[in-house]
This record gives sequence, C-alpha cells and structure tokens, in this order.
Amino acid sequence: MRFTAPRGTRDVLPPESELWRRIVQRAEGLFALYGYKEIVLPVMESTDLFVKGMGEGSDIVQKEMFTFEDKGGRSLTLRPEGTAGVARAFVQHNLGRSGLPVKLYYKGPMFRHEKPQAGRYRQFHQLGVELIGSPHPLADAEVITLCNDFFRVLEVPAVELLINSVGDESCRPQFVQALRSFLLKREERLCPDCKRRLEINPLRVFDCKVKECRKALEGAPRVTDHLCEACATHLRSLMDYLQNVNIKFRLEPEMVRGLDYYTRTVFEFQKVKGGPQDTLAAGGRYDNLISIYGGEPTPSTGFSIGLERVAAMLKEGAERNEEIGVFVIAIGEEARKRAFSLVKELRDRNIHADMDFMERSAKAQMKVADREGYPRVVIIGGEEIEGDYYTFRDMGESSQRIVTAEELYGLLMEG
RNA sequence: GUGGGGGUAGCUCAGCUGGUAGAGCACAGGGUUGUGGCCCCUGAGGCCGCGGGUUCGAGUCCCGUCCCUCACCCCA
Repeated sequence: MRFTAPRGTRDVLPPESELWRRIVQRAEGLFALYGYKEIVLPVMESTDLFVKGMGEGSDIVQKEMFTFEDKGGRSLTLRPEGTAGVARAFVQHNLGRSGLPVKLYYKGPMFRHEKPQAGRYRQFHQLGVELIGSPHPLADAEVITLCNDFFRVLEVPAVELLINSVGDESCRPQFVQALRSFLLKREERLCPDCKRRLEINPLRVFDCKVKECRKALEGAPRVTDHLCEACATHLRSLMDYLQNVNIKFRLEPEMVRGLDYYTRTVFEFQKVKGGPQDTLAAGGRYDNLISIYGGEPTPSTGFSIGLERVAAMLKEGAERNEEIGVFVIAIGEEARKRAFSLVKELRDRNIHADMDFMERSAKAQMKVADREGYPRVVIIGGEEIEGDYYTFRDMGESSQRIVTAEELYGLLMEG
C-alpha cells in the first residue's frame, strides 16, 4: 500500500458511515426541534483567535494546534474546537442585531495535534450547540437538556451527566488563591507535574491520578464552597431546573475544564464505566468570550459532542438496517438493456433498484442479490422478453411468479 | 513529548531452534442450457512495513527507521 491516511486521521467507510449519518440526522432533528439554526464555519481561523479565546496557557494552544502560514504570511490554525469560530462570526456579522438569544449549531471536523489513541484523533468531528446572549441559568438548563435528549434519543447506553461551577471573575481568583496556598503547604508531597500545575493552574491538580497527589488533596478547598453569592445562586438554580425536568446529574466539585473561557457552569457527559477518553460531550458557560473578541458583553453557553466517541458506543449494538428494494437480474445482452431501462423506471418511481455491472452469470447475479440482502429479485431473460413479462422472485419465500410491468410496480410500491 | 505491544493474502492470524510462505473467512469460476443461502471442486491474490547488517542462505537473528496500537500528559 503506497499511501495511507495521515497519522491520527481515518476514513469512515460504509457500514460505519451509515451509523454516522443516523447520528447526525437525529442530532440535527433535535437541534431544529429546540430552535437552533446551523452555522457553517471555516475550518481555519486566525491563530490569535484561539490563543486569545482558549488562553495562552491551555494545552491546546501550547502544543496541540495545527498552525501554518498562508502565502501572505498570516498565521492560520485549523480549528481545534468550534466555539471560538461561532463567537467570532457572531461579532463579525453583528448577529445579535435582531434580538437575543441567538441559537446556533455547527458540525464538522476539528483538529488537534496530539498523539492518537483509542477515542482520540488528530482530526475528529463534533456537533456543537451555542445559546448566545442569555446569562440565565435556564439557558444552561436548556443546552444540557438538549444534550441529554441527544443521548436519550440515540439510546446511548450508560451515560452520566456531571456538572460544576468554576465561578466567575469575582470569585474564581480568590478560590484559585486559596487552593494555591493550601497546596503550597503540601508541595513536597506533589508529583513533578503537579508542582508545575501549581504555578500555571492549580485547578488542574484535581485531575491528577497519582495517589500521593490525591492524598495531598484531602481537605482541599472546594470550588463550590468558594463561589460568590451570585455564582452559587446560579448553580443552585441550574440544578433546580434540571431536577424539575427529571434530568439526573452529579455535582462534581473537582471537575475543571481545559479552556480559560469558561465561567460558572461546566458540564460533561461521560461513559459510566470510565476509562480513558470517557467524555462523550462537554460544554459550559462562557460569559466573557465574545467581549474578548471585541463584541458587546454577551453571556453565552453551549456544548459539543464527540462524534467518533458516540459512534464507538453505538457500534456494537448497531442493528443492520433492513435492506429494501429490488435487484434486477439480466440474462443476455438484450435482457441487460431491458434491465437497465427497468431499473431506471423503478428509480424514477422512487423504488430502490440495482443490477449487475460485471457480466455475471444468472447464478452469480443471484448470489450478489442475496449477499446484498435484497428481499426481492426481478429476472429478465429470453423467455421474459418473448412473453413480455417479468419473473418476480421473493428471496425469503424462495417463490417466484410471472407478473406484468404494472403488477410489478404495484408490488414494489407496497414495500 | 515519554513508555509498553505489534507490523506476513482484502480481513483475522499461523510460520518451532535461519533453508526463497500457509490456514480460515472473504472474493472469482465451476458442480444446473436461466436461479441465492448449505455443501463440494478449482482459482486468483503476498516488495513477509521500509532500509541496512550478519550468513552460502533472513519472514525468522542484529541495528536503524516509518507506521499502527495501548497507556501517560491532556482532551471530544
């Protein structure tokens, strides 16, 4: 094999691509039901857009971006996530001009230069939703409800919702300070990575899996205990709204997310049976992002779903969709010509029909029809041409009979 | 970027202590002058990841390299 798909990218081939199509169809149906309209965005943006949005210190910006210069010397980056682009478009086109909120969704490939492994690719696909313009916890409740519905409608097994609040500009710095001074007292017990995290973003220490670090965290201050009154109320309201519509969740005070732009609400939908790359969808509130991009302060909230990861969950139980339609078998050149015309006629009537293109024997054509799962077959040979009829065979019943063209259309129309 | 495992037919893999490659499935043809599933026969298909070394001889040993995979970091 001479060429292969670039590292961390892959081809989604037929039966799996059908599964993808079903997932995307269902998702888009739900998004529409909730009043979201699609926004189609470029897959590349100015590098600065992501640096300013996700934060200089974030791992994505530091080491995971596909960045290159165009011929005019501008630095561009293949989008590692979708929210920044939506926010940029919102500001660029003044999308808030005819009233808020603005409800948008996007789908498509994202790019991160990471070492690939199970459930992680350099090019992966997301379905994302943004509710732009409302600071209200009801907005968070709406997007979480939508995401929850997505997993419910697709019957993705064993998924749980985790939520948390990371506070806002008035309480987060104080909490970070409190956490830092707590950890500084125990710095000796932390692993080298965590010592580094202590400087950059102490919240990350919560993510560490090293036993010693977990012990050192015992008794550490919790975000939920340090929220300012406004943030605490916001979180309580959100939980109340979710309970009110019977959505189960777990408050996870140690959950932090990797992007700097999150404020207050953050949430993840995860596989219950954890393991690596167990996050299927994630999101949160970003009240400052749009003003960072030069727009009016526009509090917003949203999430994105990892298509590969959801598809992997459904792959096992993916029932083979029932084949329908008819396969037309031709014996001889004259019959082939008639078969081609019949197939076209059937397709014109919106009936799924196909035939052989390999000059196969009648027997071989039957095999193909069987292999492809056609429940019915039409046979055209010398006898049929002479008598001006078709032989119509039911593959399940192993029975066949002679029919006229009109009878055939009738039989196939019924399904 | 760091570490573990692996690269032999389209797929899943076998190939012992070195002697120029094999199975199952899939595919194609046949067993029926025009008829599927099961069965039988036949066939096609292989730079044994790539490069170098040792050797009379390397899929097999050594070195390098690329790729895949799993995990860490981090994330969808």
